[in-house]
Amino acid sequence: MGMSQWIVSCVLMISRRMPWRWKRFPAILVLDSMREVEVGYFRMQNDFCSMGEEYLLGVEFAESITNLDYGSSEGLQTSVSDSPVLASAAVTDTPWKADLFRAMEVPECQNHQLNADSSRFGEISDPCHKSETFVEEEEPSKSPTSCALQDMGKFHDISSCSFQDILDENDTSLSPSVDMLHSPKNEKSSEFGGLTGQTGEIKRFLGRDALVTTSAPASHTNTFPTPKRSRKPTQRYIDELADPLSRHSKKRREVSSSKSLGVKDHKKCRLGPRAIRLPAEESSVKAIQVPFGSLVQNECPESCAYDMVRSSDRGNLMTKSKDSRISSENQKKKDVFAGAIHLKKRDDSVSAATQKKRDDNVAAVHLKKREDNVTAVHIKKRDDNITAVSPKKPDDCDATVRQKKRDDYLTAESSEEVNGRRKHHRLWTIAEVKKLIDGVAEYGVGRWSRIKKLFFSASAHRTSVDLKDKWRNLLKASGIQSQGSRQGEKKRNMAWRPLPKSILRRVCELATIYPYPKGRKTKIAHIHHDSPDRSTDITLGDYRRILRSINGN
DNA sequence: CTTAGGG
DNA sequence: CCCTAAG
Repeated sequence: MGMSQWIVSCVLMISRRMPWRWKRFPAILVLDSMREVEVGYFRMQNDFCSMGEEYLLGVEFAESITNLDYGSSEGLQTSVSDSPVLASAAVTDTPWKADLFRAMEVPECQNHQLNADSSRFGEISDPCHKSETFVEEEEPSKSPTSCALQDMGKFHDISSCSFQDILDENDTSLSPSVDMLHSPKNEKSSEFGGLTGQTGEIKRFLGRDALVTTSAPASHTNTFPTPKRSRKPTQRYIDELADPLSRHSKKRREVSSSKSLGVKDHKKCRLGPRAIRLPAEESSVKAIQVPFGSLVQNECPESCAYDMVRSSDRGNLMTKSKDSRISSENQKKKDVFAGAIHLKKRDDSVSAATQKKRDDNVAAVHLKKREDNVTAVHIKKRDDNITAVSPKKPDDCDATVRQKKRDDYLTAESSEEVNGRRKHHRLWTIAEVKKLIDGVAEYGVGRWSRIKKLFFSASAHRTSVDLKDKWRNLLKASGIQSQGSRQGEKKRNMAWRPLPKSILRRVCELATIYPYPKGRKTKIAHIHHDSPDRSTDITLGDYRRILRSINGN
């Protein structure tokens, strides 16, 4: 409770007192703060399901912050005042808040380091009024703040500086609040399994600062396990933060428009490595592992061994979908980074089986046409924010709510994609197999495009090549293929036992009628004349179907 | 573009 | 499933 309000107050204060700082105030920090706001707010709720509107309000706030032009502090204030949550925060009178506002009334003060810092960014360095309250901080070598600064020297991320600014302003009066902020954050960090690097990093700053500056232990501080400090972000993550593009831009999978939309020159659309500084908020969003506890797994035999990979896939999917809603330019930029994060996360997911991992990497590097279908799907940005920002450990109802909401915006295809498929792999349903068999019965083998058009028009995926491949697999599965060593084939057949007998049988029948590789044209006429002999081999229904196909053609 | 076949 | 060669 204190945390969200504290953040809000900080934002307010920044916007009022240091509007210029938004220029160099990394968006990542803003969004992270927003996430904290949300997280803090979540904790206030007893029933996670009942948050409904307020939940959205929080997100809207985050959105408005995100959309905020960095130079504008006005929009921020507007959004702040518009949000009931925040308004309540402003009205509620709590001791810590009093401290906060007292701190805000103190004339702005910065030490020399920060001044140098701001001038380094070519900004207008605001006049440094020194308050007697902060005189002691003048001494750089001894002041706790400078200690913290030195400590953070290894983080070149400017967010550290900016955040430090906030802390500087409040650090005496805000210490208790910082402590409050500190502990829950640690909790959250462990929940995220250390994957939320960005948050963790800032968290570290807070924790460090709190440790250094907090001389007067507040009573409630003891209720939280302070020693449980958040995990140090990996060097790799830090590197990626410093240069998110150079490392992964080449690996990144390009996102182009859907193949079904008629874009066929996707290979020419490959984006070169772009040296564009990405909006940092994207990183914070994408760095979060998105849990989906209650997703229905229709026909996904793959077990939880790949849950990590899949969930990261989902995250990527969602962010991409969200991006598709923004301007294409932005989309490209952000997608670059999405790919980067995606790759990183996958690399970190040690639990994935090696084979699958390899597939994923390969898939991520290549441009897959089919995947582009997903990109065309539009999702409400708000939904994405909710999903990506919401804390881990979603209750079942929480996930259900989100799933429901997303279903409103996802097409059947992509929702199926989310839960049933790994990467560009869509499992063949029994119904599809039946349709395929019917199609083959109708048109024979080889006319896959026609079969696709007539039997699979509903499903945009399943190209004619897919049909052919599936038929080939069916033949293999039904053991018709013969020719090879029977023993080996039999053994291999055991792998895909789940195929229904009826389907297997029909495949066998059709295979005898239409030998896959070639040469069935003559057979058809042949069958027609020799049907009495053949009828012993095939069922009546098959025979009728064959006749029908013949007549139809 | 479609088909066939290999990976 | 993906890619590519061939018609």
